[in-house]
Amino acid sequence: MDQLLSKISIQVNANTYLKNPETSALGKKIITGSIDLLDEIGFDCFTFRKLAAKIGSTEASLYRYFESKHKLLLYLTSWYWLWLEYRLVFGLANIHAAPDRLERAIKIVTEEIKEDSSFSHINEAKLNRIIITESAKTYLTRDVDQENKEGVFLPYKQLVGRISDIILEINPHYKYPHMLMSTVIEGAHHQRYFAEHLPRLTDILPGEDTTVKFYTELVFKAIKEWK
Amino acid sequence: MDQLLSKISIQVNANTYLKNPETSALGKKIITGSIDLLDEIGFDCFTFRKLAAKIGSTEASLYRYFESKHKLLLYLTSWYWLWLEYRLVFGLANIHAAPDRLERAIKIVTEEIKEDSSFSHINEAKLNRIIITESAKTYLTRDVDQENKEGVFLPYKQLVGRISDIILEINPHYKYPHMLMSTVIEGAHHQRYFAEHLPRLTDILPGEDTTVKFYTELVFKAIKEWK
DNA sequence: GCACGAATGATAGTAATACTATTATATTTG
DNA sequence: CAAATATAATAGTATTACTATCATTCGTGC
Repeated sequence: MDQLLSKISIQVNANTYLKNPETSALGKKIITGSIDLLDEIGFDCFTFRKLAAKIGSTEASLYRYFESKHKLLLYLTSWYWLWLEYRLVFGLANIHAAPDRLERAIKIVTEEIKEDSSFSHINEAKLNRIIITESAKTYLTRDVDQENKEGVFLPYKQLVGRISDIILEINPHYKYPHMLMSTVIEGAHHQRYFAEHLPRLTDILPGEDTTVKFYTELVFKAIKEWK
Repeated sequence: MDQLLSKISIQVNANTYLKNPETSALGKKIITGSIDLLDEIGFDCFTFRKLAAKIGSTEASLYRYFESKHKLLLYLTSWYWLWLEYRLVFGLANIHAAPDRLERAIKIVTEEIKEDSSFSHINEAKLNRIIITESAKTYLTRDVDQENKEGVFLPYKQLVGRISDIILEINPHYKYPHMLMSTVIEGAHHQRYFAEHLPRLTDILPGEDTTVKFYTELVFKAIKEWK
């Protein structure tokens, strides 16, 4: 990506952190270190003690940035959704035909992220894998409602909203654009996870990106007007 | 349901438990008690200590039935999938037209369970709510592959397989029946959760069952042949 | 070059969790 | 009624998820 882009930073909702990790060297080490560690051992085995050891800091220091490992995961997922939205807006710039826009949008939210962009200190390929496995754990908790009030899920809702709008451009009578898009986004995560661990729940073929193809077809068929 | 049905019991994979909870009074109390407690406080806050207190037993006794709270959740979700499959087979008996069968199948796996059947000591309405919020946590762990080898996810795969077969009856050329059905089943859970906690991710309306309608439409449109 | 405040490190401590172990007491079964 | 088995009572351990305190280092303004 462009040099300019390394000057642009994603501003995550301040309710996810105590001290913005973007503002210090330690903060950035926490973020890159946590992405590495989460990718290695998963959220359930992840502890601040292990992270501190990995980045050569201490538990107490990490707690000055994030209230809990749950809030850190919230930060990372928020960052991810904002990053995706950014890629979406960029990827749709100057594309005018709505079906074209929709097709590109679906690709962006369902494809596997393989390349680490030079966009930031964050490794998006690793983060993508973390999101696939762990993102649902951000909202499947007792605190959803409270955290939702604090706005931490806005980036996700906004992304869904943005693509829903394209759907309504194509078919203003379609009644379930949000359901459809949240089904697609969550579904794409599940399918990639299943392909790796529970393949009998998918039909993913080696080679071409079956997930993108499947969900693209699914959406276009779903929103087509009949009769 | 019929009187006969209380004589039929669902046999869950023995790899989920140390001692079959169906075989004793305490075992049954563990199951009913854990369903109540999980429904009240959620899996993350759930502990064997709290469950023991609730049912008037001790931690050590519970550990003789289940290795961990994770295994207990596995037991409950396995039971649930087997119960759904049973309802499916029953619900499709004597229905011959494949589209009819498919429509009923989708309803069975996506509808909200509101009534506790007299089928067993298990409250299916509560269990359904638990499944919606917690079932993904059974496989989003580091141990999936090992547990998968032990066959604990077979009931889920079988259910998906069974409905996929109906899809292939209707359209033998449809390439993604498993993806479609796992997307539908997981999606229906998410949509019900979103409706309650993150409504901007859905389009669920009060009254009619939007979830069943949405996924029924989605499937029939997806598998329809074109040209 | 030094004083100041802020950030970080080092260390310790707590309550809760997820178990395991041991022994005592019921309960079932042969 | 004895033996075997299941359960209860109690205690203990390692780890987790934090909180608290104090020392040290660092950058900045003067």
